[in-house]
Amino acid sequence: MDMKLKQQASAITDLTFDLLRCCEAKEKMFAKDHGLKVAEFRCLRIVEAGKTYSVQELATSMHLSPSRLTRIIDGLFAEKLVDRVQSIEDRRFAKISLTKKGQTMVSKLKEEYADLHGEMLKDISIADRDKIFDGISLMQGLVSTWLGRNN
Amino acid sequence: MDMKLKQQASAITDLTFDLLRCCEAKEKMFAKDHGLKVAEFRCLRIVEAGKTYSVQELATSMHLSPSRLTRIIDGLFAEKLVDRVQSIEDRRFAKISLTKKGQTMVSKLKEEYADLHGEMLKDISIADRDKIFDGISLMQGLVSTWLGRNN
DNA sequence: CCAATATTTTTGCCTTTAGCAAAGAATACA
DNA sequence: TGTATTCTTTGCTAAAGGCAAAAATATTGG
Repeated sequence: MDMKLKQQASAITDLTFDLLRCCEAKEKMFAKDHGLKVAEFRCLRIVEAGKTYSVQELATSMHLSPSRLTRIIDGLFAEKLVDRVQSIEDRRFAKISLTKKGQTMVSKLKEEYADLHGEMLKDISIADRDKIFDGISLMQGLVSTWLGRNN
Repeated sequence: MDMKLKQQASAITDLTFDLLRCCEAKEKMFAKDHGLKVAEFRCLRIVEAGKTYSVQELATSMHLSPSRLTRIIDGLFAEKLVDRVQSIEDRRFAKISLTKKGQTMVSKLKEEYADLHGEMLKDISIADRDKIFDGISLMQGLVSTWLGRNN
């Protein structure tokens, strides 16, 4: 067997595992600091101003079940961060979109979450930042397509 | 302000966010396939055969509270995967270690989890795998020290 | 058109994950 | 000895998440 692959895979396995734990802690801190539940932060982070989404779309892109999403949206709706209207073309569908308040919140979140990462990245070279980008980009692609194949 | 940093930070923010979701889904699948709860898998993955750990040590390295760890260990203990004995030197401490059954399980888990990543990595070049390693390694270091500073 | 089928979301219920605060148990220290 | 400190556990609660059935709507074959 390919020894080199085995060894690289093992090293990458360990690293991503550690990175995952750290990033989860980071997300949790950030959400808490902004008065949001982690699930709410994660949801808000993927909805763009002006667009509308079905429950299913959100569930798929968050890798969660539709029923879970219903509950997350309930929370955001209660805080008046998103609107939820029945689609006119097909009334089975919900159309979820950001309210004005939600848009303000989301742009603040995005800004500050990027700043947080800027803070982490500010002391390393531009080249190293590119290395991070390239590495994570490659990895993200691989995991994503792997998930697609293995449901 | 440093425009380049801002832009790089923003791109890396988005990527790590996506990577996180995918890796969580991956961990969940893997744990389920092996009859483990995600928390149990995560815990088993960091204990090494022959070593002993206090509850606190495990809690710290998993970024969880001691009370949470007590429960996770309860589960592993019930399945006879770990032993839990009172330390003789200082009887406040627990000494947690893998049973024979646990050792077998852990080495199987590590092997198969690395294989899963091998599967993902097998079709890209050695150089690209190194890029992934380097990028994630850098990122992991940054997030880890950032967490250390910001509690 | 109608009955059967399929799709989308919600609801009820349950499990898993997680932390906090108090209690228990042991040690350290004044 | 008594007081404070440290480590773990327990009780309680909240958050996260899925499954299966129900509700609402659309589609389709006869």
